This record gives sequence, C-alpha cells and structure tokens, in this order.
Amino acid sequence: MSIHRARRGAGLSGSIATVAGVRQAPAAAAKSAGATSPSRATLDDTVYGRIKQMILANQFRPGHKLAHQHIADLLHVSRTPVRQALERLYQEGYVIRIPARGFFVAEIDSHEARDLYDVRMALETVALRLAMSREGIADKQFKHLLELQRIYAKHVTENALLERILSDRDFHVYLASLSGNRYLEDMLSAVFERLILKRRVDGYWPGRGKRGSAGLKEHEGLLRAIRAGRTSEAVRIIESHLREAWVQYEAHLLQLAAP
Amino acid sequence: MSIHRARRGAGLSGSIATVAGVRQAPAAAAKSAGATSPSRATLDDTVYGRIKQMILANQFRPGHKLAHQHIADLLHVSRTPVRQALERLYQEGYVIRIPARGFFVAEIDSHEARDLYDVRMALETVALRLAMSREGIADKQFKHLLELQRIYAKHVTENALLERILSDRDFHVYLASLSGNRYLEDMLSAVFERLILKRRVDGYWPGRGKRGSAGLKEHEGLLRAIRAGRTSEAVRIIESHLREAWVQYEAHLLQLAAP
DNA sequence: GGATTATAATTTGCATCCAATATAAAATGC
DNA sequence: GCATTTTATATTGGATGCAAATTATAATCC
Repeated sequence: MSIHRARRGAGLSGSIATVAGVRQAPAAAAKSAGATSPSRATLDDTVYGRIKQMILANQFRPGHKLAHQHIADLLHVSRTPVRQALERLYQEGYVIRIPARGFFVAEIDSHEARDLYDVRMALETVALRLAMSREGIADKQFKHLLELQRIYAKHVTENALLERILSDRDFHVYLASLSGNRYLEDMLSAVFERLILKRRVDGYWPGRGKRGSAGLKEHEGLLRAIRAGRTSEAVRIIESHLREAWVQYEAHLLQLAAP
Repeated sequence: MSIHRARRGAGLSGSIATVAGVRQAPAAAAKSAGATSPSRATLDDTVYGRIKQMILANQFRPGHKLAHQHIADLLHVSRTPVRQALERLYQEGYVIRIPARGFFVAEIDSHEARDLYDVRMALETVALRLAMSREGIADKQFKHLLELQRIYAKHVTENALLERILSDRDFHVYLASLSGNRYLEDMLSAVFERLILKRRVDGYWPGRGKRGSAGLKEHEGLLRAIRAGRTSEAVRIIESHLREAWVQYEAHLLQLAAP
C-alpha cells in the first residue's frame, strides 16, 4: 500500500505530537513480511516524537536553539538520533537550520493563522464534496462521526480547552478521511497540527464564550446535512463554520496586538 | 524572518503530508545575518537533493532498496549524510522505512494521480480566489504570468515533454503564490512534484495529441479572465482545465491497465 | 571605560567504529 | 533432492572521534 497508509496508522491519540504526520508504528509498514518482529520504534522515531511534542507544547519557543548535545542529554541518547530527528523536523518545517550554526525552532508568522484557515477551507470543502459524492458516507462511518461529535461535545461542555481542540480536529480530519483521499487527510492533519501550535503560541483558547456552543451547533447542522445527503448545504455550513472560527481567532489576535 | 520565506526560495519543493516544503537553499536563511559567509550547502542537503532527484527521475524505482553504503559510494560521501538525507525523504514520504531492514523508495498507489488532481483542485481554486480578491493581481505579477505562459507555449509547440510539464507547474505554482499564502504555494509545489513522479512512473507524457494546444488555450482563457478581474469565470476555467487534464491522464491509465 | 583583537571553549558536520540484527551461503538431515 | 539448521557476511542503528567553524571569554589597545 501507499506510503501514506503506513504513515497514518499509529494515531497514539491524545498526544499532539504523534497524531499528525508521524509514523509512530513502523510495524504497519512491515505488512509484507507478515509480522516478523515486534519492531520496536527506532530511537530516532522516539526522539523525533519527543522533540516535536516539546515544540508543540510550546516548551521550546520559536527561535530557541536546539543544540545536539543538550537534547541528547535531556533524552539520554547520543547525538546521532537527535540529529536525525532534527533533520526530519527541519524537513517538516518545524525547525530551521543555519548551516554551521545549528537548528532553531521555527518562528511563526503573524498571519500564519489566516493562511492556515484558508488552507483548511480549501481542503475541507473539497474533501467533503468528495466524501458525499463518490459513494456517499456509509452508516458505520456516520456513526463514527457521531461518536466523535459526542466526544467533542463533552469537551466543550466540560470546558476542557486542549481536549476540545483535539477532538475538534479528530472530527474534521476523520470527516476529510471519508473522501478516501489520503493526501487531503494527511495535509489537513498537518494543518491542524500547525494551527494548534499557533494557538498555543498566541495563547488562544477558544470556546470560552458563546463560541463553544456555536461550534457545536454548527457541527450538528453539518451532520444533519450530511445525513440528508445535502452536499451543497453541508459545504455551505462548513464554510461558514471555518469563517466564523477564523473571525473569532482574528478578534483575539487584534486584541492581542492592541490591548 | 519567517521560516517560510527561507523555505520558499528554491523550486523543487517538498513535503505533501506536512505543511511545509523543502528548504533547498539554506543560503536564503542566512540573509538576515547580512551575508556573513558563503554558507555552502551542507553535505546532507546536497545528498538529499541528489537522492531525491534520482527518485524523481525514476532512476530509483518504487520498491528499490536504498542501502546506506551503496548510495554513499555512489556520491562519494560517508554514510552519515546519506542517513540524514534518507531520514528527510522518509519524513517527506518519498521513502519508507522498515526498522532493521532499511529504506526503500515508496510505492505509488494506482489512484494516487486522481487524489493529487483533487488536491490541485482544492488548492488552486482557493488560491486563485484569494489572489484575485485580496488586492488583486498587480501589473508586474501579471506580466510575469504572461512570461511563464510564453515559456510554456514554447515548450508545447516544441513538443519538449518534460520541460512542458515543468513550465506548466511553474505557471500554476506562481499563480498560486499570488494568493500570498505560502502554505498553499508550498503544498501545491509538493503536489506537482509528486504528480510529476507519478507521471514518470506511468510513462505518461501528455500533450502528444491535441491536448497540448488545448491546455495552452485554457491557460490563455484563464489569463484573460484574470486580467478582466472575472473571478468566477477564472475559477471555472481552472476547474475545467484540471478536470480535462485528469480525464486525459485517466484515459492513459485505463489504456495502460487493459491494452 | 568601551571597543577591538586574541585566545579558549563549544558546537557543528562529517567520518568512523561497534554491537545487534538481518540476509546470504554453506552444511546438515531426511 | 529439498527443507532445515548452522555459519558467515553484510547492513542497520546508534555511539564516538575529530577537524573546521562558531561562540564565548579574556587580554589588549586607545
């Protein structure tokens, strides 16, 4: 199967770092060999995950220098897997590299959030159309959507901020996955990951006010439209859902810029 | 400066599943420091580029094993930079990894082309809308579009197959860049890269028949609509352009499957 | 004292070394 | 002769070594 299948697999959920583009379980790739060995994750996979987790948790702030030895000591490994992990994060864009000077946590542009929402709009609308057009959404899949929505609702009412964002992501990414297009799904996952980081950096924890339940309602409306097979309505809802989410975020950013 | 500025620079762009792209020219990143040093590309950047190039040229076929030592000998370097490069390609999805067994060129799924065209549709339509809405397209930018179109036309009439594809990519990616959204641009770049690889693998060199001039005409129509500021018409044209391109490709694939 | 140069200490980037594992080859059994 | 076990070889994954470059610190000059 495609590399992407292997890439998705793991989903060690909860953890921000691992959900998106990480191949946490290379076991999945070993399909051909018919499960030869337990195939414990290599050290650099682990280190990669740890570093990414720390960046995503905003523990290493943008601009922070990531010195090999320091991280190696921190994680009790040698410099080799650290370098490999940094190389991957560099490839991924979470880290920049200045040739003889080292690796640094990438800065986040101020209007990055807007760009990310635009990308979400692009990916999610097309994904939704595809999911609803091709052969439609199966009952089982719809049930899973409902389950994700239930979890999301729970976190909204409990005002569990981080969990709320993560379950929102799970909902949207799963919905996108129903398109059957792995690229759309993977890219959306990556966008969410980046967006969550941006939020942390901005200190934006949405849903404090009435926005929380509004998002909930929008999801519900979306589910109804999907169930009824009303594609254009569903697309319209998701568009306004995203637009609304962005407007809220933008307001926060403006407030942050000029208090 | 933002990582993205540094990241964009070089053409040959990157990761699909991740938001980011490749930073091919680390020199660009050093601009802030006021040109301290020539900043020659590090070895693993070079090796990364070489290996990727070979994969993209279909020189290493999907499934092919990439042994450290072999590549190291080939490029006259030690295994270390090779490993780092492979790690990046792994992150990018061009290579898979089976823990104690090694790295292999990733397989390409049969319906990957379709998925990629769907992603193009998603990204390009939104990018075009953004480019035309925000503050519109400046004269200078439009002139550059015309120039790219001129080059594209030249390659079409000359029947220069690879160059034709590359200049088509340049046209579309530049157009997307006018959205001002680096993510859209980078992701589209990555999609093109993958699509070009897929074409090589499939042996699909479009434009042999009348399709070549048709694509040319579509680009021209698109440019006219852009010039006139007719957004929805431009979007419609690009949609049908992509749909048509896909139909042609699909025909090729079908012919390939059942000769 | 503040800036500049010289020296020392880190740190990077790449190469090499080594143990664990996997693959290939040879030997053995049936 | 074919499958299985044993032995040998090659390869991976990680640790360490080392020169070149960078950063930090001390010495020098004005």
